[in-house]
Amino acid sequence: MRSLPESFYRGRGTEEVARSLLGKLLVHETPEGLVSGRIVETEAYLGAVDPAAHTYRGPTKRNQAMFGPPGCAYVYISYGMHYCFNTVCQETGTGEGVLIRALEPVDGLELMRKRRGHVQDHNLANGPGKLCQALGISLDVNGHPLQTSPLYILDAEPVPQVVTALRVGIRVGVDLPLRFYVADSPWVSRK
DNA sequence: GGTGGGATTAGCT
DNA sequence: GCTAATCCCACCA
Repeated sequence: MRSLPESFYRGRGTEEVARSLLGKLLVHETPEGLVSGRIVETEAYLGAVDPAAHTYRGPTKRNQAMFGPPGCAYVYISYGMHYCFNTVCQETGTGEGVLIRALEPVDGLELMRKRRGHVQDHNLANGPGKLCQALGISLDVNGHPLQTSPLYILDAEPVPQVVTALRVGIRVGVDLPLRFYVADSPWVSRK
């Protein structure tokens, strides 16, 4: 398997990228060990035309990574205490991206359990804040290109069936069907 | 099984 | 000051 090239993230709609990311393997190599998970839930954020996107009102210090080149990470602090992980999409400067909402744990289960405080396995990475904690993702990988160590996304077979739904946890733009998840996956909590 | 409130930081009005 | 792309725990059923 190889990591997804920069071209995976542009040249087609961000919704299509979000859909295609389902089934891929997100890998983080940390000093404590390697952890990875299969992406089972994503959301697209469409920049200047999407009132729910951080980038809707233009660049700020926090969201500058989202205006960077495609195929890079955008990490931000949510509610003051959780990290959320996104992949930047489209050409540099467009401010579009995909939020990774849930993973199916694959490698490094013990390390994930240790980081997550020994919760039930289905709660290890079934939310955007949880998966960052499980994988050890923090602001130090903000802007990191997702083709190289320590953080990258490996290609994998597309999932057979994708469910399209409304986005979660936002106040504006709630009517846009920009959330995608793997049908019948036990690792997706919000259906 | 479901619900309500608190934690805690950055950005915006 | 208030709100936010959240999570967890206490509490009720």
